[in-house]
Amino acid sequence: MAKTSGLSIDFDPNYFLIHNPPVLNSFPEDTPKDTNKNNNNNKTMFSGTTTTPANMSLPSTVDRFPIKFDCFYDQTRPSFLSSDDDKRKVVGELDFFAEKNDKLVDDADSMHTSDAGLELNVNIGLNLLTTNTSTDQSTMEDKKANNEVAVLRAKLVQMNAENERLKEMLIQATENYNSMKIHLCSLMMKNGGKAKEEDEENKKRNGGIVVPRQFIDLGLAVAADADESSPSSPEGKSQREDSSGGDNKVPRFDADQSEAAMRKARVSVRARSEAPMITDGCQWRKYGQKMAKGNPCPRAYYRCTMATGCPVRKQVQRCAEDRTILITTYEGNHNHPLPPSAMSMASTTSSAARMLVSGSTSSPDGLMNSNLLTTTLLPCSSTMATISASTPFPSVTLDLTQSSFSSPPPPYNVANSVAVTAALVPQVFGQALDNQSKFSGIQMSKDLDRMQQGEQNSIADTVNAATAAIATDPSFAAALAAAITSIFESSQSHPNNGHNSNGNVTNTSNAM
DNA sequence: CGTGTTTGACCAGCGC
DNA sequence: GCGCTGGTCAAACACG
Repeated sequence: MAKTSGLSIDFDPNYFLIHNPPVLNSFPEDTPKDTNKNNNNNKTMFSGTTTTPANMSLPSTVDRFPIKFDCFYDQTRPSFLSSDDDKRKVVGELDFFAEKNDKLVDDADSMHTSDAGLELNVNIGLNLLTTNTSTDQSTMEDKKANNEVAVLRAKLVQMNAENERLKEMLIQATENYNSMKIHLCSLMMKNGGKAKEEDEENKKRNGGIVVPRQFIDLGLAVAADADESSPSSPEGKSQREDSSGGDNKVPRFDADQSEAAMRKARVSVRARSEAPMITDGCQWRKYGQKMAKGNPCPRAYYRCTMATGCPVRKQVQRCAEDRTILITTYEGNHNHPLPPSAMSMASTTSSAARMLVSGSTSSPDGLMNSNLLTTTLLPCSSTMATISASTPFPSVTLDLTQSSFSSPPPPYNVANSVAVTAALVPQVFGQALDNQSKFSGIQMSKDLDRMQQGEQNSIADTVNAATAAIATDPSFAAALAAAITSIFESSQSHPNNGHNSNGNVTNTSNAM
């Protein structure tokens, strides 16, 4: 595994929308400077399957300028590997934005470095030409080359200016994020005791369909206590433990607690599938099955068997309200390498868990960051899924059961570009699902119905907040990177749905 | 025979 | 203390 997995996002939404390019490069094998290579690696995003220009990271015009959302945690290790380093990095989440600024500066420096390399290449070409031509021709070639160099310099100047402009955008997004964060804090303080009533409203709003409140917000844990007995909830016990804390304070953890929380962090994936179990590339051994209270569908318990002693376990259960929805809950971090097909899901879930853990352990700000992200990423939805935390064992839910989001919502800006990109995420799981499985959209959202003013927020504010959240939340970038990676990996290595290259499908599909 | 599944028993945490 | 529930264990069983 390479040491970096930078996530490059084309910042021009018009280009994104019109040309529909694969704007993300999240392949761990590709360093940021290698993104303009036409890599022949099988895991390469664009190799041989798209007409997209290969030099995605080297903009042909100043309108297209890549932004790299490098993950803030240790990229030298798979995100699903448990290590003290990982946790230590997680604790420092709040420093990420400052680091991001540094990263931008670094990128600018690297740009200059590459500039020097570009000049060097040009000079080399001149030497080769002048040795084989006459003096007049050499002069002409020199002039041409000088013109090219001048053009290149002009482009570089423009790119640097664009870089500065984007840095200013980033600063502005940070400010927007901070303001939204404060706003959300105040809202959560106000509405903490109204969760149940809003659950009813939520139910009405969804046409009578109860959206399970499986994961209770940290700040609202007490208020939501009465609702947490969701029949389909795989977190019932944890939530009972959570709610036993008793007060309405936002919990804070030290480093040890964050490590424990990370080990216990859970990521729940809700996917609409007829298959008995989603295929995530791992090998699982069933070790138990229980009838959960209030759910006629049994809950199956699996543990990872790809390595002896791997602590990762998962629970699979169908939703009581909608049995076509498969709820898979992952817990723990793999202690072994995973195949690429498994890497996608593992990275996504691990990153999602890390996002939550970082939010719940570093500070309330971090939690707000996560919630804000999921709230604002898709402003058109409010009840499709839940991403929230329950201490001390946080949980994340990725809801893949919705099928809307077929077109990007206006206005067209960075946040929507990323949102549209996030809409591709279901392909990650869709290709991992059985052929019978049917869903066409992903919407990660936050159960923010208890935010009474949530629907009153303007789209512009929401999008601004989303921009800030996306720009400042490296864990989401990691999750997004993993998801996007899996899309293209799956498209290349799994031309047929539900069939990966390492033959794990049979094992996992039959493991139910 | 090896591997994985099934299923009843067991244990721990929690609420009453 | 007792009962309930979730989670795990392990013997029995199935399958290739």
